[in-house]
Amino acid sequence: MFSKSCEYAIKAMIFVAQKSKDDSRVGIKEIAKGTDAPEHFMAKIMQDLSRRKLIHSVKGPNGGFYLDKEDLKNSIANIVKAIDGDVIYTDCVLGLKVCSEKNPCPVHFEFKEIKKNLIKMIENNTIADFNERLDSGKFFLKNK
Amino acid sequence: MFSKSCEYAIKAMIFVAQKSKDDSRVGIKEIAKGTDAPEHFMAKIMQDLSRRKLIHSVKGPNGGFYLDKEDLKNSIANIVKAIDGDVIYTDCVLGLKVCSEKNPCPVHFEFKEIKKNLIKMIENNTIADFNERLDSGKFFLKNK
DNA sequence: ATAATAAAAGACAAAAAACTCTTTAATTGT
DNA sequence: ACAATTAAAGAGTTTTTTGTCTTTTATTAT
Repeated sequence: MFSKSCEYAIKAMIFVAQKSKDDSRVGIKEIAKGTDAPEHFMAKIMQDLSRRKLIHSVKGPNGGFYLDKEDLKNSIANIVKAIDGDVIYTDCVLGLKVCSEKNPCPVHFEFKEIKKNLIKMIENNTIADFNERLDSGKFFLKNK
Repeated sequence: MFSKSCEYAIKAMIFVAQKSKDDSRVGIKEIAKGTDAPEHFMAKIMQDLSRRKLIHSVKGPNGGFYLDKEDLKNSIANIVKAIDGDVIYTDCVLGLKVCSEKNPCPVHFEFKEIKKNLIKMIENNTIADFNERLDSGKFFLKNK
């Protein structure tokens, strides 16, 4: 569904939201460990997220990544768009260049519905939503 | 959503359904052209589909690929499973090894719904369905 | 039987995605 | 000012996916 990078990005955003309450920052090592991602690869992804203003970072001692109030309001869709682009918004499921309402591929309308639901869902759910959810103790991010 | 191979596979199945009416067969060259796919790459995919009994083939002069009545009843899901495996059935959207009803990741239940719809759709739609649709002239497979 | 045809199979090449390592730049505390 | 810390940036490597080319095998028609 999403690229590995995108999976990591979503996990990282949620993880940082968890750990960066009251002005504390989270280092890349902690993020990588906490999300079972390769450290340097995750570092690249964090740079992307930072460049695209989805997350804040500060260098130097006690530096790291954190989310401010506005960052927390970002939807999953914003992360997906930042990392994977808008393929799920624009591309034909069969990879056809010519596929539209007027020139639909055979599966166009079926997938249109699916995509509509998917997009609605990722647009309506924010980092903050999933963050709260983890706080409840009934949801998990780790692998082992 | 699906791999390129899987996109090609679905297109090929629909294309062959179109062209193999009344016992005629379709050659790999025609399939590749008709679906804008690289010929030899498509050949590999056709071999996969053939090995997995989703399509019939005969070698030699006037040989090629065709779908019999049973083949036409295959769902899109069967093609997807044959080529991409059952990742959409089994894998966590965030790539977590541990993610289930009892140990859900934060996005588990949202994506569960999306996936349920997606799976229902690809299981309920057959090659024959999309084949008929192309016959109507209101749907298209080609790129240019 | 033989030649022509077409899929199957195998081996390879290119491109993209995933991942690693090293150096640089910014910030902080002393 | 200086050393320590930590993200940013750059330059790779590895693995997977996609795509190409060649050879083999099966079938058909002559």
